[in-house]
Amino acid sequence: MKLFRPMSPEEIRFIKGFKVGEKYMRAGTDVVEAGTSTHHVYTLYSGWALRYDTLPDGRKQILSILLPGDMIGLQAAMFDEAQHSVQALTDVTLCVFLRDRFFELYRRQPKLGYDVTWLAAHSEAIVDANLLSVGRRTAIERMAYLILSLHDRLDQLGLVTEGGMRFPLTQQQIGDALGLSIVHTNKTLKKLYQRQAIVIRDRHLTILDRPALERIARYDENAHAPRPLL
Amino acid sequence: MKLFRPMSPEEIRFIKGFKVGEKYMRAGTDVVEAGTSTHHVYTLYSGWALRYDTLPDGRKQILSILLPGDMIGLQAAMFDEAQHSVQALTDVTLCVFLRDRFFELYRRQPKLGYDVTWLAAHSEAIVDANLLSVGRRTAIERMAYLILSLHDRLDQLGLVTEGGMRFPLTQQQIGDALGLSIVHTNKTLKKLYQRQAIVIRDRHLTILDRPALERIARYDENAHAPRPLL
DNA sequence: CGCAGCGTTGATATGGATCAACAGAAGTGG
DNA sequence: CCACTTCTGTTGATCCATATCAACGCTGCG
Repeated sequence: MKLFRPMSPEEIRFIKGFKVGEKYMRAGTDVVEAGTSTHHVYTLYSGWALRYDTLPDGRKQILSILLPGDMIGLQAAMFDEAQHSVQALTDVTLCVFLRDRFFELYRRQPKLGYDVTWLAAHSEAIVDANLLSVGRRTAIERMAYLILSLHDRLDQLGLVTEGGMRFPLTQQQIGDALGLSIVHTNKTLKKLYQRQAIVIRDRHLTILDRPALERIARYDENAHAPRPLL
Repeated sequence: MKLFRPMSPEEIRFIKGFKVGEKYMRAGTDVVEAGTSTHHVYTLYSGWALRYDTLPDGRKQILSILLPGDMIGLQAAMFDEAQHSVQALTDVTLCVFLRDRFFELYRRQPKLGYDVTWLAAHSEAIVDANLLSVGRRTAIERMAYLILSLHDRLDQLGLVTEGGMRFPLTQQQIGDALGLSIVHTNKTLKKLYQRQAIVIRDRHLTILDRPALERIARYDENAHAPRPLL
């Protein structure tokens, strides 16, 4: 399956000119902070990031997990003020674009503007799926779904190897993504170990029994269209 | 706050040419069906619609509630296949656009392409908020949040009057939006009646005690104020 | 008249939260 | 080097928010 749509040399040249630099950030640092505005829009070049929001009393919900190729800060760019935060989960490399020049992209390279809309729609589809999970799946179903969906996204990026996939999430973060307490997250994970469905060791996860996971999660593996590269 | 950005006569002319018609649909009918593809993209001109997804065993989650001005079918247009369904909640009027001509809009009227991205980002922000609610708020908090957010969206559209706002959702649908059972939805609503926070009569809802609702929901616009330096 | 959809309510069951404690690993400062 | 803290994971006990079950009433409608 093709991952990125092919681009014309002109488009590639335009993107190169549009990009103002790269930024390297350490795990745990904030890329975008809710309630603030920024002059930059980013593309996640390598590493993982977390999009999350919190209630005033500190309850936290991870909205989606960002992987290489995902955009960061589009909402902040569109609405002047970020409504949620983005945090580097691992060390991270970002491609940096200037927000002020963002509209230029639509004017000069309409296809790329279209691609941005595609990415926004794709990002929403992921949140949609998470909402279905958190709203209607049980804890173990959510867990299985999370693992499968991450696995398949990473697989499309060529980031799944023999030894499985990188899995840098703490159990606290898994809980915050699934709307569960940390204790219950731990106990739910344990069930998946005991069923020999997965192994986590050394911040790496291997799926041992994919059919079992799919059954648990009610996972419909649906084809994903090739994404634009930005 | 201005609701719509001003458009040039040329843009308006373009949109009129781009639009291929209007469509009226009765409450309860499907506008978009998950797993199918369509040649149309819509704008909701009047009425309410529900975006929802289901698990194979029938559990249902409403992803967002669509109000006048919202787009319908953007994901379906971008990915060839709709990943969720959209149903008319009330009788509905749609503006119909041709999917095949969608890209033309980016080429000929980049500002409008930009606007589509804006709408997509806006739509995602709403789902984000719902996910935070369903993942981390209690039943009564979710209910209060739902009411406040709908109220404020309708207010911006000028659809809130003396008598409050139209409220065509059944309790089943409220439950499906909040990730609750119908019984618990009923009992939670009752609590809001008893606290004299709201009244629902005749498919219309009036907010009696907004501060109470805001307190319950942690509907706090300052949630993301700059935090103390440590 | 009977039926279907919607709302209501009490009784009971349970999934997951909360509380409490502990263990290992990794850093940190003396 | 050790003492100490912090972060992460683990586990058992108990509690509670919400699900499920089971009725019943109302309304509109064919």
